Amino acid sequence: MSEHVDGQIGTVAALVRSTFLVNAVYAGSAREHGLTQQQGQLLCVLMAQPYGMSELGATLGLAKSSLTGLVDRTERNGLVQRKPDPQDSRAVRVALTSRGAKLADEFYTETCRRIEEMTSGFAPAERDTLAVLLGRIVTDNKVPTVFMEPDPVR
Amino acid sequence: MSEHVDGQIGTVAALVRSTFLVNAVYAGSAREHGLTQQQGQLLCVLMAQPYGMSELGATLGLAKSSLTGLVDRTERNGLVQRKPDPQDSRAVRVALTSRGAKLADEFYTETCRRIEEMTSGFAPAERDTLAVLLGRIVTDNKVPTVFMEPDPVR
DNA sequence: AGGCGGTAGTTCGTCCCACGAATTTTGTTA
DNA sequence: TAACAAAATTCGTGGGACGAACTACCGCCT
Repeated sequence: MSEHVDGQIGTVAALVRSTFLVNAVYAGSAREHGLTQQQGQLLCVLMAQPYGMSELGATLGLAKSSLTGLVDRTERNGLVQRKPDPQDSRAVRVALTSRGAKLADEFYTETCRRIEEMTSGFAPAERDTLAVLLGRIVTDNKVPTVFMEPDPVR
Repeated sequence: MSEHVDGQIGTVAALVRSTFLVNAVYAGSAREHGLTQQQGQLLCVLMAQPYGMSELGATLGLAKSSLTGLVDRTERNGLVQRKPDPQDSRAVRVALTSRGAKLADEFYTETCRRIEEMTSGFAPAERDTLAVLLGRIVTDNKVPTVFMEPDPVR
């Protein structure tokens, strides 16, 4: 709860407020692509590969029943598709349709652009420092990979 | 979109993923206090002072009609109260009830604790650096004050 | 084989959230 | 005072989240 006397914001407040900011940017970008935030997230996760419902639930932090609805709606919009799992006839593999893949790509790219723009006033070294510190928070606290790395090639 | 070769996460991904993390922590804390995330936010904003509906809408980034519902539900739970504005009989001032103030305090404190805990592996200087960088993002991008400073006394 | 416990997903009912359009009431101003 | 603007609410629609109950299937164990 420590707070310094000068005009500086505290760490906690900085985290919370930047969170709201990123959230708003993400939601705005989704909206402009005709997506809800959740649907946008779903598309981003599926960009990497198809997933089963349970895996998706774990990744997105949603209950099974919540996911059924989300996939239903996204499927109804033609962005995603349920396919039977050849190994296990109980299971389902959710994958992007071609329209979904295209939209996911556009959404992802544009969202990255906007978020990167938030640090437009930063020097490269500062951007790097920020990435390192936030990266530690993320790894220290075990966040599931909900947003792909910008350049997953390596 | 720049990505370095080593195991380091990119700035954009770091921002997005830490955002999800903070969000989850916030929502979890709210949940355990019997609140939704939105209601928790409302309480936190009102900790500082009562607000009119329009101001609240602007602060929280919500449409007027969305706010009516949120305040309705929170009022129904006895945490918040609409009082007529003495200056303007169209307007309404939303304020915490005593129960609401108590709960807001508990929620706020506990939430801060948990978020601070996310940086438990940080040296003080690192925590400070993080605060400065995120603080710049926040001020550069004009976020409304949606989460009070940890120590508003001064 | 046959049975049985666990797993994958869906359905259902409930509540919360967000929005726009239309409406009411009140203040303001020309 | 008549017109206009502002503060809220209402209403209808759709998305989102959850838990509990349910179906279908897998694998295993005897």
